[in-house]
Amino acid sequence: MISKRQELLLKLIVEDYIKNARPVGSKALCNVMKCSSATIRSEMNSLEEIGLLEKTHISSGRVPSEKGYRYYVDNIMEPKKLNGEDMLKLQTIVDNKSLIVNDIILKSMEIISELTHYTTIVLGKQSSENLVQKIEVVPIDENNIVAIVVTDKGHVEHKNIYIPGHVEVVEIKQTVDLINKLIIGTSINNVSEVLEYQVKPIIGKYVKQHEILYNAFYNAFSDFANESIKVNGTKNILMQPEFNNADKIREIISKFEDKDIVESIKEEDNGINIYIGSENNFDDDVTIIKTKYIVNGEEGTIALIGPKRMEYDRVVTLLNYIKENIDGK
Amino acid sequence: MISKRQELLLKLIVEDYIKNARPVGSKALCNVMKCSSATIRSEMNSLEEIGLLEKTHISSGRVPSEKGYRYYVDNIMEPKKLNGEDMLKLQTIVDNKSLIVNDIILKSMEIISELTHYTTIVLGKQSSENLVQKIEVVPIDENNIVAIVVTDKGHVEHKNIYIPGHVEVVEIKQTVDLINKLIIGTSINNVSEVLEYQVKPIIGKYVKQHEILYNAFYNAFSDFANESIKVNGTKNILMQPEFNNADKIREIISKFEDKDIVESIKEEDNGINIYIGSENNFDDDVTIIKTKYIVNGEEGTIALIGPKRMEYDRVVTLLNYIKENIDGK
DNA sequence: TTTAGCACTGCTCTTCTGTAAGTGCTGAAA
DNA sequence: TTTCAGCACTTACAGAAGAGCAGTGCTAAA
Repeated sequence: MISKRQELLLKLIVEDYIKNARPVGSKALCNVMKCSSATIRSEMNSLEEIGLLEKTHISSGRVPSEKGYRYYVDNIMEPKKLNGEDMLKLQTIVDNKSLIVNDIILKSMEIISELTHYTTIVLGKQSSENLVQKIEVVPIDENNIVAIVVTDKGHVEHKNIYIPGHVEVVEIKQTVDLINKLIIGTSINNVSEVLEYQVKPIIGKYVKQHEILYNAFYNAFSDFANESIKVNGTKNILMQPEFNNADKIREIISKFEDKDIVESIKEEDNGINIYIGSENNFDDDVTIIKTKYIVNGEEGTIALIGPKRMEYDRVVTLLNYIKENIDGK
Repeated sequence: MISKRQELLLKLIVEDYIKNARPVGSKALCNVMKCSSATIRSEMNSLEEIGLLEKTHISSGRVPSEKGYRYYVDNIMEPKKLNGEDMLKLQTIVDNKSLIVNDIILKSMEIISELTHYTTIVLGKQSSENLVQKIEVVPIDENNIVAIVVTDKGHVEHKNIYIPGHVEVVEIKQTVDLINKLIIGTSINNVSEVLEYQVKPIIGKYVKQHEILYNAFYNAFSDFANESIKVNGTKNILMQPEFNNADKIREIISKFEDKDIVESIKEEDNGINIYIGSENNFDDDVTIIKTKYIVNGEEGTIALIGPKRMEYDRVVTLLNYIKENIDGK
């Protein structure tokens, strides 16, 4: 348990360091703390012993440790009101009727990246609850048709289907009608099952060149993974003074370019969660704040990546704002 | 005009520097040049006077100048045969029947980025020659429908349309039928014109709630820019030793994140063109090799960005291979 | 025209030095 | 018991000085 004064000291150090990125010395805090630098030094010492503060070298000022940030986030930080400018920029996106929710999320996170100078990530994944609403087919030429699948939530997928050999347009139409009849209402990842166990057994009755057509459609519809990754403002986090060396920057860039690593940022929990340094699996030198969303048949994660020295209160408020505004839709 | 021996010297220096990224000294070339280092030094001096070589400081070895690379590329470099491994990896992509050409281009450039450790870019733009083949509409709920446009080349675009107030499904269907009748065969960037001058005047006759519907469709179809940008392997170029400082890396990353700058890489010429250092507008420290392609109603640029110290012959061969394989499709 | 030999130059790495910022400790005052 | 002025001490950082190295230009002889 730490004293009120120690808590104040920790708060001041964390906030000073977040702002200036330089170890905080005892003298700088005399005025606010209303005591001499020696007293502050001795308090700093206590906080260091508990593990909330660190030194960069034996005679340096203090820097919050991971545990220090954690304590700050859990016990000291106060919810911040959204500032006017942030609010304004986000509201124009959030209230835009002609954007689908999905685009609202993407755009908002773009804006947040600009506002905060951190990196933002949106991981989207079509939910397994999405149901097929309709399949449309448009012939392009002799051997190619475009198949389009629309789900009940308004997602659209399309695939080019290559059909070897000559097939009558009527045949294609019959196939599509048949598929449509059997497949509407199927969840998106059961499509290939329905094709195999319901369409395949009877397609021979209605369609002459059923083998070619069945195979073509089966291939086209067999994968609807449709995972999306959007990373905004990679450069932002690299501009931070803690990433002031070429190799560290390269390391981070490489991680952002690795799909698997970025995908692993996915959050399973519904709250707004903060992972400081080694608490996240991405990089020990960053903090990730993220939350899961489920919206309109799409389930995903919005995340924000910055230095551990992050404006925690502001970021949490911003993410909260987005979350509140999309969860209702 | 430079002598045969000078040309050989330049060739050796360029190729050595491309390989090792270190200024080339006179001693290192004695064996191949079959003369003493003093002779080589005097020849180097001549080449420096013409501006084909440079020193990094007064007593350093020589480095090719931009003009030196240019001379190498124009007069010395010989076409390289595709090596077995490169060939193999590309062929599996290029020959894959079930990929549409567009995906072949994207995939190939991804592979090339990995093979060469440079950065590749694909800029695509739907050609103005693309004609509307069909418009489909799928209702989602009371106030939302999905409109899908398919072009004669098999491109698919879709938009969510928000319809304020209550509108009968029949009305929507009539509108779509009307639009379909008038719009098929229109080039993609004339769609809004056709809507305004042909659909608008007569829609009132057939559709009751024509104002709401017309506006909704007009908004949805007014922009089909559909430009695509794909950047592969940003990290690759940053790993090169010439980009060994944080600020230079940040500069390059920022450029890659700026859509306008990346778009300006677009190439108008049909050949495979090489822009060394200040010859390109992207960054004086890189070389860009690029070419325009027109394929299947899409027109675009494939580009490769690396250090000026680039394996020119290999890259040209690789791009050539891609170009030859997509141009026929 | 070529080349051995030599003086010279600038880069790089290490060592050293002074300065600034900040600490811990001590003993006295409150 | 807490606070604090004063002091010795530590480290980072920047600049200067020196040694070693790689490579050059020039000269005079072959």
